[in-house]
Amino acid sequence: MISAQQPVPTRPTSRDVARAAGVSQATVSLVLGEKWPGRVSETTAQRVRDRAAELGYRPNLAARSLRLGGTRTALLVVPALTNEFFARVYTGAAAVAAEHDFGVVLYPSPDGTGPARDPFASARASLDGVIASSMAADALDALHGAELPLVMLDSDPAGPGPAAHVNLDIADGMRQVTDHLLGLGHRHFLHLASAVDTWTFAVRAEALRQALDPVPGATLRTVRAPLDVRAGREAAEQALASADGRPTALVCDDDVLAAGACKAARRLGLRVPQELSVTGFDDLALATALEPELTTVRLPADRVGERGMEALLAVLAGRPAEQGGLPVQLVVRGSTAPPRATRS
Amino acid sequence: MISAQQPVPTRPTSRDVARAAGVSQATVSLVLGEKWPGRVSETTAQRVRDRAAELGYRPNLAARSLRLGGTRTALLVVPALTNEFFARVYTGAAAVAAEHDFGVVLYPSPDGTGPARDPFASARASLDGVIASSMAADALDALHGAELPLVMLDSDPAGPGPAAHVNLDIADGMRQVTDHLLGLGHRHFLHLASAVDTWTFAVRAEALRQALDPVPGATLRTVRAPLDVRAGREAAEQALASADGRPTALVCDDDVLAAGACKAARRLGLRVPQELSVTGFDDLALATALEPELTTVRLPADRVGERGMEALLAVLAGRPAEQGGLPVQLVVRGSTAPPRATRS
DNA sequence: GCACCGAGGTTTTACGTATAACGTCGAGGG
DNA sequence: CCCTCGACGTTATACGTAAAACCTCGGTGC
Repeated sequence: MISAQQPVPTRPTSRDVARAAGVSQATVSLVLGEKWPGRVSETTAQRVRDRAAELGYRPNLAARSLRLGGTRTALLVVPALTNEFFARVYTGAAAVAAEHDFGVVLYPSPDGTGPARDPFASARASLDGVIASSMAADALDALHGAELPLVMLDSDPAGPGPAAHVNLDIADGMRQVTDHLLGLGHRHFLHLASAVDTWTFAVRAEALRQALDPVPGATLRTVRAPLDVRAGREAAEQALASADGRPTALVCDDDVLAAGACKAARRLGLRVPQELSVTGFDDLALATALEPELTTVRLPADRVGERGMEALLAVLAGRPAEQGGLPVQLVVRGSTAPPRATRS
Repeated sequence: MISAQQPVPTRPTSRDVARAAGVSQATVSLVLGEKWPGRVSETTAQRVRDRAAELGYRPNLAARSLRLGGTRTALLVVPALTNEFFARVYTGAAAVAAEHDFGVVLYPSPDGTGPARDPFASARASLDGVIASSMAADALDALHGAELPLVMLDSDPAGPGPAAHVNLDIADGMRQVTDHLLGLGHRHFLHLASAVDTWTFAVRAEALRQALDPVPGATLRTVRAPLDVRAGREAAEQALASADGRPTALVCDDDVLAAGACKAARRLGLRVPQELSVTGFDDLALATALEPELTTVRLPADRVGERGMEALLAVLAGRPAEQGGLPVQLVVRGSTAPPRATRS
């Protein structure tokens, strides 16, 4: 018995298209590549295109990458998928990438638990470059090791390794927060800071300190917490419960911590904003889901992604990447108000 | 002047390793492939491995894919990155994938705005299969067109096209919700439903209807809203404001809508849960960020991802995929309570 | 009449890998 | 002593594409 011929539905190649159109494979490549206008007569070109469409031809990306030595693919390394900020960064990066026929693949840095896998193995595609958040700390070593063009987001411009940087003007954001709160009359501050130790948070702390330093009578305490609601609540609850020098303004490193802080306040019977003003950072959807809605700093996440991709493309083309921080904007909502009364 | 030789840092190939180790390229492949134990003597193998490590050799994935005709890469199509549920699906899928030396690449279906780009072009890698959420509606056509193994998540098992299905026992979840609320004494329900028209939401509506149908005196109204906090608030506010037959229980299709509903209640002066019980679906982080915390249905998102990847691997291996819905679990928190008083 | 040219193809090659097919050599059995 | 065989490598090839290099041929300038 003759073994049945497997009807394996293998995808058509450029050679199949060539055969169908009665031309050579090279001609197909010439036509579909669209890089050599006038190289092939329009009638032949049209015939090739028709046959390609009929057969449902799609170029084999692996073969193309192998030939071209590049993949037109960038890896975006983010600290966590859940993070809405980075979802918007991705959107911006993908938009710019698409304009240049690039793709963007995500690598969510694993969250502590489990072994930190190799971002490149995971991405599966050979990559042309990497855009990485400084918050994805565990993946950073591997990134510097690989000799790929690297763009760092929101990280210390003086950091190690050669890399382009795209930064937000975080310090200015914190200044806007303090200006707002000081203007309302607040003098006693609690800083609910991130326990994650990265540049972007260090800048917040420094800016806050510098803003309050020259203000007579101003006080500042700091507590740190991991970046989730529960941890934020616990840290804030503990800090606020200690009666000594109760602050009137609680400045949080991001909206998630602020959400935790609001819960803490409620549990302690402190009304926001009457007895405690709370501010966040990021302007996530969460900020308007809370009651009262959160006064926070809006970060242009999509612009970060756009600039990141632009910087990567610049590096790949051997051009210098654009410098300069991206502006941020305080959004005043219901979680801040003048302090009810000055204390003794 | 002679043009300076470009010191292009081209990555080492298996041939470079071979040269360094004094063997042929084939031997390098044999050693590093680890598929032919005993094929190469241990001393030679060790020498090859040492040189490979020194040179920092990494196999070119494009070449490997071209040779092997597969990429060991799956595409996970999700409706939106921000969605925490799908972030956990990804985690589960990636974990199972890693065990089988597979990678997972994400394609966030663009959110209406902008042209729906081609998921495959975007992914950039040739793909071996696709796992797709039914909520990523705009990408589905392209998926069925491509002749790739397809696993659908939370979609109609009787849907079009050949595909394996991984479903949650949504109907049972909704039954648990209604049992809970009926047990508390509620009889007048408002269903805040998703305006997105997919199987998973249709099942919720149907299960809710079936559960209330046999209950004497039970009433059910339905309003629909897009899946974001603001839309949920607006829809709920409008529905609750109309005085006629005010419900005591508000059943929401997911936690995000529930968050909107809570805001609506607050603005209308209805206290949750005393005057209005609210339930969600998904058990997102948001559920415990709200005050009171949300009674909701916990969905095993990571299991969905795991089963999805397992199903895809099964299909690729020609095995049948495991059937059966995944169990879900009601989590009772502070947003539900007995209705204050029965009405006329 | 012939060298030249451009238009419109074709042939050929290279990308880096995995593996089938093929040596080669020393040991061992008859 | 010859044949076989296993152990250990090597050579050759194919994957699908892009593009450089190369043909072919009719028209053109002189």
